[in-house]
Amino acid sequence: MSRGGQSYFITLLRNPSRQNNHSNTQIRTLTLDPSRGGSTSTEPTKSDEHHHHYTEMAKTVSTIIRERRRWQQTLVSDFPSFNFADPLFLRQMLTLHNNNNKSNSNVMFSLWFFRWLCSTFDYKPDPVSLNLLFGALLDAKAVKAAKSFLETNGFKFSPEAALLDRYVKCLCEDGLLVDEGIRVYTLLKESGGTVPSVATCNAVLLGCLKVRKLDLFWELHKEMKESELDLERSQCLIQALCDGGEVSEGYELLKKVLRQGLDPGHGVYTKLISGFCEIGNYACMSEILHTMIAWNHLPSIYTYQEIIKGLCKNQKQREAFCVFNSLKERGYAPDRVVYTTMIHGLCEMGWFGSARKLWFEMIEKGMRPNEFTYNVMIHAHLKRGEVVLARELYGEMLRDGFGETTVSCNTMITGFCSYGRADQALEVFKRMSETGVRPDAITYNALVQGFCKENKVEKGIGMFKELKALGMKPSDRTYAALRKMRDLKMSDSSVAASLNEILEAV
DNA sequence: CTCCAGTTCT
Repeated sequence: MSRGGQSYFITLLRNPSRQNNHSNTQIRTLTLDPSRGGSTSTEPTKSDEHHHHYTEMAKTVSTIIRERRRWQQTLVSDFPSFNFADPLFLRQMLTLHNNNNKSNSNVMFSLWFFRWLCSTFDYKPDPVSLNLLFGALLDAKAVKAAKSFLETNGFKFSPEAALLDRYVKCLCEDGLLVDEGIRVYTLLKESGGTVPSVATCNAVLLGCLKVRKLDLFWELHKEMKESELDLERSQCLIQALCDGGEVSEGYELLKKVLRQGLDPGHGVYTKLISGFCEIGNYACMSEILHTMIAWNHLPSIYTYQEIIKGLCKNQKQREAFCVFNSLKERGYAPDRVVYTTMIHGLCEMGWFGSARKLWFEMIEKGMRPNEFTYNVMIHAHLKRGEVVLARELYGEMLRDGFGETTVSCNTMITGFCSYGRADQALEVFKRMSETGVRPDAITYNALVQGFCKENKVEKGIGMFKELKALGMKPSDRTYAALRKMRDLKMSDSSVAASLNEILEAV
């Protein structure tokens, strides 16, 4: 961990040309931790005055950057003799912005200032400044900026090991940058020398779960052997076990953690409850519900949402509806997601009246249906053969500001196809390419089946070819529909031949 | 403190 820090001392001492007349101060106050930066001098010296001057100047510069649109010109014209390129001054800027880091916009001022230095002056950033700025970006959780900073400065700059460790952690926590986090983690590990911190390891593991790479999770976990099971690690492990369908193993781990007097937190209980509910083990579900209450975690609306979802999945919509209703009686306020889940469950069960009642109830309570809710209702209308009502609701959804999506188009297309209106479905399909909504395998499979059902073989074959050309997978039902077509069209030899060609290529 | 979840079909 200390390798990086030491090497900067060495670099600095070896390259006197890099240093200016403040070299004494620079080495004396050399610290890579920005929170401690800048104020380590103890004896009052001449450089302290300098220091004070820089503090004031940094404030002024920040204000100018914040308030002036053409701040670069302002700085040059207002302070023609000031040496902005002094590394100590940049460090002062960073210290200032770190002290009042209410948002990451402050550290962005430093970054802009830094970029301006690089492009305007013959400024060669020193490793200390680069590390400080990189660390400040991480502090401000500006991971994206940190990433591009590293990429643009990567050739002159290899961050200190502790910073890279934090960088990996931040990347993995971002959600969109998990893959990059795992990549850098692997690089670090392979380069040897540094042992990632426990917190970073846990962030990497959580990242694997976020991007649903369970195999990688277990592979990496095998290498991270810690003697003790810390709380975060147990949270990761239980979640991984649940995600992999090993809910009971997850429960065993929970019990073990609880015996050690540790409480893994609300989310872990909910995850296990959700898992048990999904496999229909309601005894364990309610056991955990009691356990979490005993540990002072009141089940949240999200906990109940998972229970309702699990019950509906297992065709226990009645029980789900009971849970839903008792929730309301007990003073919980189901949110839009819970309403959507429940409406969906009721529609699946054929209780359309109750579903409709909930639809209006949620609107009455001030929750606007969103694309999910609309889609559930539109789908239900189509299943009941109420094509006109479905179209009306579809229009209402669009007027409400929810644009068409692959899912909403698929709902309409599958609906039209199942009622012998494949040509109407095709209109929706054509509109998709105009509006840039991407069709997927569900879209094409529905259309092929729809055309086959109406004996429109050519159109069906055309859709099938398009599906294959896009590298998508035809479903079993699609093949069945095509086979049925072939058997019907035996007399028409050319059509039968082209169908045979398709079916034999499997 | 904030984030997360729910929809098409197999």
